[in-house]
Amino acid sequence: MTPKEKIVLLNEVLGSRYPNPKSELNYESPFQLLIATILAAQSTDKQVNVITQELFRVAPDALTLSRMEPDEVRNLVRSINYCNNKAKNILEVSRILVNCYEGRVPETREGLESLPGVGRKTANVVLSNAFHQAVMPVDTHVHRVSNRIGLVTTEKVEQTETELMKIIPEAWVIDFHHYLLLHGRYTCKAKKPECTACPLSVVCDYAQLHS
DNA sequence: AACTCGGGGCA
DNA sequence: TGCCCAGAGTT
Repeated sequence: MTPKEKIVLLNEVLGSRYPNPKSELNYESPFQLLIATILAAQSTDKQVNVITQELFRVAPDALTLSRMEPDEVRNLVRSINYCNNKAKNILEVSRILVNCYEGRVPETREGLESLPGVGRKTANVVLSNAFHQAVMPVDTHVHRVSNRIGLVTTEKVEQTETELMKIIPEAWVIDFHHYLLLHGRYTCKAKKPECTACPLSVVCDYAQLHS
């Protein structure tokens, strides 16, 4: 089975397994998506959801956030991983948006990755979800799952991104990001993958070796 | 490429 | 207790 044929199969199987592929991150604007994604790094989605709900109630836009006191921001995000760095980063990001981008989120990779706390993965999340650009966010889950089921064969995350873009139709990249992410989080786990409960095991070489 | 950051939650 | 976790930045 070729990678492109696997994509079609995954779209059916994972689509029914994860029927609501939209991000569980709570956002109503590119700004809120950007901030929520910065906060999400190396943290659980539950932590982020709790925090963003209160954070965006207090500061729904860049201008409001930029005018908050550092201690106030720190207090709002104190229960998340790397809270001190992230509090500093999102406050600085909001000030940059206000001062350099008229309060808007930049729509280019260079603009996004120049923001503190924004790397390639976060930039790709914003570019694909908010600005509908055909880029694939690749995190550890997407990277691991893609390798195990044979969509790609590379140790390098950035190469996984380019290889996935070759075989995933542009209109599917956002859904597939969530399919592969959720599958890696709940089933195709790093430590104890549940291959016996995995609907992809029949086409997965990794599952044949680990079940 | 290797290392640091960082703390709550859960087995 | 131990071990991770929707990565990013620095050396």
